[in-house]
Amino acid sequence: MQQPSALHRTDAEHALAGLASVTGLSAASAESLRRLIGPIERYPAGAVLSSIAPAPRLKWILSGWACEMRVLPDGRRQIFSFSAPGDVVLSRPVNVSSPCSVVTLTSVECVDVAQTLARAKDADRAELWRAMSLALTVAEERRYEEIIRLGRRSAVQRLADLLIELHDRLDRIGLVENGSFNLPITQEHIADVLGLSVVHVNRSLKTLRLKNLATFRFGRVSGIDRAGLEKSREN
Amino acid sequence: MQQPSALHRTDAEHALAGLASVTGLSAASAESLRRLIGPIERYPAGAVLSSIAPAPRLKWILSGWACEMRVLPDGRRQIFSFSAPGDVVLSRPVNVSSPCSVVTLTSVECVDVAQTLARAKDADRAELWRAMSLALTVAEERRYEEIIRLGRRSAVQRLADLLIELHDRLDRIGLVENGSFNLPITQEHIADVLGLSVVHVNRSLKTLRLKNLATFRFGRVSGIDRAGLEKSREN
DNA sequence: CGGTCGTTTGAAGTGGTTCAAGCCTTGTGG
DNA sequence: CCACAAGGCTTGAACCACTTCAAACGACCG
Repeated sequence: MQQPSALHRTDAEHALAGLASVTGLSAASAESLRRLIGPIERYPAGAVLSSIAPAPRLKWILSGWACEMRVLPDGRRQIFSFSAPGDVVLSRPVNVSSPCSVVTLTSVECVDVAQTLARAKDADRAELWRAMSLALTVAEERRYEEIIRLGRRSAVQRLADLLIELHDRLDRIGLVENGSFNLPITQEHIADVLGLSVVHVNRSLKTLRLKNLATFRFGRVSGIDRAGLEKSREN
Repeated sequence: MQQPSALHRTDAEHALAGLASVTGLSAASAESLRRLIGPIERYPAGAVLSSIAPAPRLKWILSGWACEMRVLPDGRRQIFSFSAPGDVVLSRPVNVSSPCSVVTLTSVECVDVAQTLARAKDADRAELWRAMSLALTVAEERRYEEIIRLGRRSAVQRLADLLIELHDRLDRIGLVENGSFNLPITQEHIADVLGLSVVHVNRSLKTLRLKNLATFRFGRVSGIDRAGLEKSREN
């Protein structure tokens, strides 16, 4: 039986693999990071990761999913990105002018980067800090792809693009099996990230399903045909 | 008669005012920066600001306009942002995987930030470097607004939002006079930043013009009704 | 076993695209 | 100084992608 306060071993391994593959972290540094992990912050689904300090804080996600989003005056939402294990997110103090909030989609385990690295040996600290910053930069550069997605692609193309992105990210951290992976979100979340209505997301998913390119159902994507998706992303 | 190699005095003043107002640069630091400016890099309209070094370089724009953009495989463009005097842009080495290139829209005068600050006194350098980095961060955070624009707003709302953004940015650097400012771009550029067709941009501009909210013609925006634009941005 | 939330489908409406043509403005050369 | 070309702006008409509204169905949860 798992102890409630112990981190599930495999969770941290996925996160470590992801950070290492994105940032080129050396095996030695990854190993020291694994031993440094803690204290683990746990959030339930639907929680806001907000920095209590006036300055933003970096958080490294060990398990679970989160998203960056903003609620508009009229109650609609725009989701900016999804964050998975191994990703670094910028948790900001809550205030009106904040560009976005980080909200958990499932229960989430993460660590505060500054706090964790503070206990590292000097030799490790610089390298680990570099890796964490780079991971954040990589996530930020995905925003260019997202703007192209919203500005220049049709509904089916946006969906194909999103599924490819998520597939590749999760594949890198070993969370894809046989072209299937868990994606614990609803069609409404997909609508909010792609700037579409839920109804149309549903219809576009059906299109992909009928073409045997991918199936999304009940929080799981299966039957991914990556090459086929790439084709229908472009036209 | 103006010497070809001399910087037009007022240009640098606008850029300095912009940097100071965005980053809270002290008057003393702004003054030292003004004396440090140089050597000035000049680009004709349509040039690509690419870093020769393998690493990206920060450039500080003194005069002229540029944009961050990417050309898609099918030849269409997505423009990510417009950059005006006082803005800091990240000039990247040209290669396939680069998220975007910086392209000039007019002739542009700028300086390399690292090169310019290298000649600063130690006391100034840290403060000036902080300001330049902050200016870049502010520009990057505008991307959240842009995603909302593309994901959740109609054509007229996008246009209103864009005009408000540009008005406020140019107002801060003293380039707005009587609700008018120069915007040396074509309707096609507007289409490419808003993810619309040129034809529809034209019709939406007409809508704003008929409502007396703003007029864009031949590279100049006039008759801005900021409050009115803000209303039509939201519904 | 009923309630709630998510998914699916249909039908009607609308906002934006595309294609095509004409016009206006600016720059160039005779 | 005028003629002409080229690029940008403007408008109309037809088409299509996506939205909205409405209703039914399915899965999961107490």
